[in-house]
Order: sequence, then C-alpha cells, then structure tokens
Amino acid sequence: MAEWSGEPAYKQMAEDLRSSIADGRLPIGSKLPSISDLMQQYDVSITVVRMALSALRSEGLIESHQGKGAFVLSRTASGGTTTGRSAEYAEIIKHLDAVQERLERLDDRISRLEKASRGRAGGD
Amino acid sequence: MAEWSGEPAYKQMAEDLRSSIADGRLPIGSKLPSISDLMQQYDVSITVVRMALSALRSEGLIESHQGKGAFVLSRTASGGTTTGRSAEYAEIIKHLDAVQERLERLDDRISRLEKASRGRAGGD
DNA sequence: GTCCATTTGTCCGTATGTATA
DNA sequence: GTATACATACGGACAAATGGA
Repeated sequence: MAEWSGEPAYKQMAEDLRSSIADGRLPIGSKLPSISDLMQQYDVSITVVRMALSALRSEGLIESHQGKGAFVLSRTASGGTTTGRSAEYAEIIKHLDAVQERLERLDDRISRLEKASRGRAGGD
Repeated sequence: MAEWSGEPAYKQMAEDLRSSIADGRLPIGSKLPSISDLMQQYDVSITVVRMALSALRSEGLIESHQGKGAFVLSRTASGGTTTGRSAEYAEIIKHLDAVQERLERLDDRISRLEKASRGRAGGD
C-alpha cells in the first residue's frame, strides 16, 4: 500500500475499489481480482483484502461466492446518511438497478441454453 | 461453542447476541462483554468474536469504540434506520430482497443447466 | 500529568473446509 | 482429479483510545 498515513490500508483499498466500481473500470457483473491477486496488487496481507471486501459487501456493492469470486452488484453505495429524503428513493433505484442487471444476464444465459437445446433437438 | 454443526460459529454467536439484544437482556445503551470475555463465554477464538461483532455492526445493532467497548444501538436491524414514515420504504426493500433471493435461486438452477449442457457437449 | 490496565483497531500469517472451474 | 477461490477458524503482534490509580 506504499506510504500513506492517516487512514488504514483497508479503508484506502475499499475506497479505491469503490472508485473503480463507480466509474465503470469494474463494470456491474464483472469479477473482481481474486484475493491473492489483490494481495499482490496492493501489497497487503490477506487480512486487509478481506476487510476491504467485507466493507464493500456490507454496502451492497459486491457479492462473494465460494469457489467463484467476488462480483460487482451495483455502482452506487448506500452511504446511508444522505440527509435528503430522496435517499430512500435512490436506495430503491439502486436495488432495482442491480435486479435489472442480473435479469439481463440471466436472460442472456437462458437464451444460450435455449439455442443449444434447439441445436441438439434435431441431431439426437 | 460446544458441539454444533450446520452453521458457522460466528453466525450462531451473532444470532445469540441478536436475540439478547432483541429481548432486552442487552438493553439499548448497555455495554457488551469485552472481546476477551466473549471469547471465554462462547469458547471461541478472537476471530469468531470479531466476525460476530462485525456482523452486528454492519446491521447497525451495535457500535464499537476503541478503548471503551461495544454498545447496543438498537434492538432491531431494520427498525433503527427507518424511522416512522418510511415504513413504506422498508416494505419495498423487503420485497426487493425477496426478489434478489429468487434471482439467486434462478442463478443456481441455470448454472446447473449450463453444467449439464457442457457435460453433454464435451463429455461424450 | 504520568503510569498502567483494559479494550478495540489494525495487521500479519496459517490451516482446513467447501464450492467452483 | 486437480487447481482455483472464497469461507471459516485459529492465533499473535503492535497501535491507539480510554479510564482509573
């Protein structure tokens, strides 16, 4: 994590990943680098990586799956204390956004399966 | 944590503390036992205690302060942030969560189909 | 104000289990 | 069956904040 002071490494790392997600360098649905990769890229221990990912997970930005990896769920975090009453609206939109993205991917995968199924139907 | 199986120790511990908070054995404002105490009471490692507390912290149930301890903030996870007029909001989020869970299950079923499809394609 | 014990925060390393590819 | 990848769990070290002696 090079030299910094003031803020803990895992928070800097979380903020960095948060930025990457927000500006699209890590698009919705994309897979984050593995923990091992992140350890090397940021030159930190596995603990720091896990704490950073854990933070993003509780913010609803990513989700992790055993054996698969961590994937981007949404571009915007639910910061929580946005003082405006429209924060709730934004929160709902965020959730719906994530749902839409996931539906699109599921749609795509089902289409692929259907095509494969049709292809097999005449050949058997 | 004695003998149990099925669920990880930190989740059982979190659930136990969650219950204690919910039913008032750990009133709002009260201080939780220290990490060392919890380690002995539940007979688990410091890691498990920290994971359990971390879970409660992300739920907004407790907050921790260096040198002081961990204190109960709220009795319920969703009740603390949604005050009064946003009951509608909580309702919507609940529905959205249900949708997300159904998406997870669809994801699993599609994955299974894809695996079977790949097996037919390359296995024979 | 200083010293000291307590307590959480941060960070490091490792081992094993389990799901996925 | 092997390799990858995360989940769970263990343990320890030092720093920083707190509070009491």
